[in-house]
Amino acid sequence: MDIAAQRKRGRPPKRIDGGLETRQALVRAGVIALTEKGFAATGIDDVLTQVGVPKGSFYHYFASKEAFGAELIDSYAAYFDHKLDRWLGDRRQPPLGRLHDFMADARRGMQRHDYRRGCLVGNLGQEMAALPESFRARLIEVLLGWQQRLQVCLEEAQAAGELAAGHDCAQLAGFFWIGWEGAVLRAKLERRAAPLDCFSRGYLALLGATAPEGFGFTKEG
Amino acid sequence: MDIAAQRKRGRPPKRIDGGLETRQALVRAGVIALTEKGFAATGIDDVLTQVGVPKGSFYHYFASKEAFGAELIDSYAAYFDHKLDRWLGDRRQPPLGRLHDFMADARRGMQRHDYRRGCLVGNLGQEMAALPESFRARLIEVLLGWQQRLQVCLEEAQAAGELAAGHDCAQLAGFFWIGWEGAVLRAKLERRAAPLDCFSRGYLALLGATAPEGFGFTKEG
DNA sequence: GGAATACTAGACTGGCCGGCTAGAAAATCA
DNA sequence: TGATTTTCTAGCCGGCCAGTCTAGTATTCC
Repeated sequence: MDIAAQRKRGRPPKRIDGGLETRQALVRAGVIALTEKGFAATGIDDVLTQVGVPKGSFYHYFASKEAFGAELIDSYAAYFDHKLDRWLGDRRQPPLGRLHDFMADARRGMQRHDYRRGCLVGNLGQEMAALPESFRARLIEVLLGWQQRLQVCLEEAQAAGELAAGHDCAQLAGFFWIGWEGAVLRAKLERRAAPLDCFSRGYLALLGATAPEGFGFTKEG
Repeated sequence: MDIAAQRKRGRPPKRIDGGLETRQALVRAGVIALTEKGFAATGIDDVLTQVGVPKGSFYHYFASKEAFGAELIDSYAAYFDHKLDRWLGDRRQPPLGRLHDFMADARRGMQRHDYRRGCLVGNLGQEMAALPESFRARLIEVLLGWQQRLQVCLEEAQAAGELAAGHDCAQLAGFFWIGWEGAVLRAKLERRAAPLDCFSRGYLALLGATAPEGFGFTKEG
């Protein structure tokens, strides 16, 4: 890496950003690595060579791999929360259309990375047995936040008459993330979008949405 | 381990089973380890000490960790195929009742192991990025087999009038395993049955099943 | 009975990975 | 300007892990 070659020993020239750049680069590379390979399979050296930073620097910025991991979860959570707020909170769209758009966007995202990147939270959730126990609560909390956001969106759908009033939005929102994580996992395994599409269709059918684009779970017609 | 204490050096007395016992014990322990921790996090030594077998024996029976892993997948697949055949093929029950019973059984299974064991296929699927590429096709194949079995069951449900004729059983079967893997993952993460229940209810609601035990996704009443 | 076979015993190796520490240069201050 | 502090880096260390190797012993085959 070019950056590594130019890097000199000793304190580097002061940067305008106050040296946050290196740290941020590590976090960014770490998040990518975790979405691809999970925590255990991601070596610190992987991240380091990716960014072009030597090991000593890493332990200047982070106390341990565990602390690093915790920060990666937070960073990903913040990123994803923002993403959800943008999609699901877009008042210019009807509520169910927002959900549909979010799924389509996520689909594009996975496709763009050749289905190599999944969901950081899903990956770490599966790994929990071999992970610092402190991660568990945080991961659950993050998922709950997403669930909450979707619940609000579904309630707005009810208010707009897009969703039958009888439905339990909390349950439906919970159901979505359970299944969506499964769909992302499967899409990564199969390296194709079909699982995402299958789950999207099925979920909208469960909501009883009138299929705008051939959605719905009945044979054509 | 007692077995280890009794184990003597040298060629052991011929066993009726032709020496399959040690090998089987390794496979059994391996499968358990993979359902709990996945492939990467499972050390060969873990399995070895668990069973009380020295390393030399392991490499007598298996060419490599990869070969061992491949066999674990097959073993788990065979076990699970059998399980599905028993539940979903039980002609004494109505088709949708069988599916319900299968889910209830799986739920009991997870509970029995304190939600520490998940699905071997799901675990390895998530890990694929760091796994021998040869595993991928096999994992997909296994899931397809499960899907096939459920599809047949759903078609029988249609024939029995339990399921609306318009539903696409192949799609619905695919949807189930996508979401079910997600539910198992989430149950393992949260160490409780709620995600399994949530998905079960939702899926049966999607089928349009008349809720026999309070299932369905609408607020009570 | 001697040779081949089947399996076990467990030390050893080489590589990788998380973590650590001495040290070097910029920044700050007297 | 020179001492001191702060900030960051180079590269080593110890532990773990897959896989190897040699030795050893009971059984079977010839």
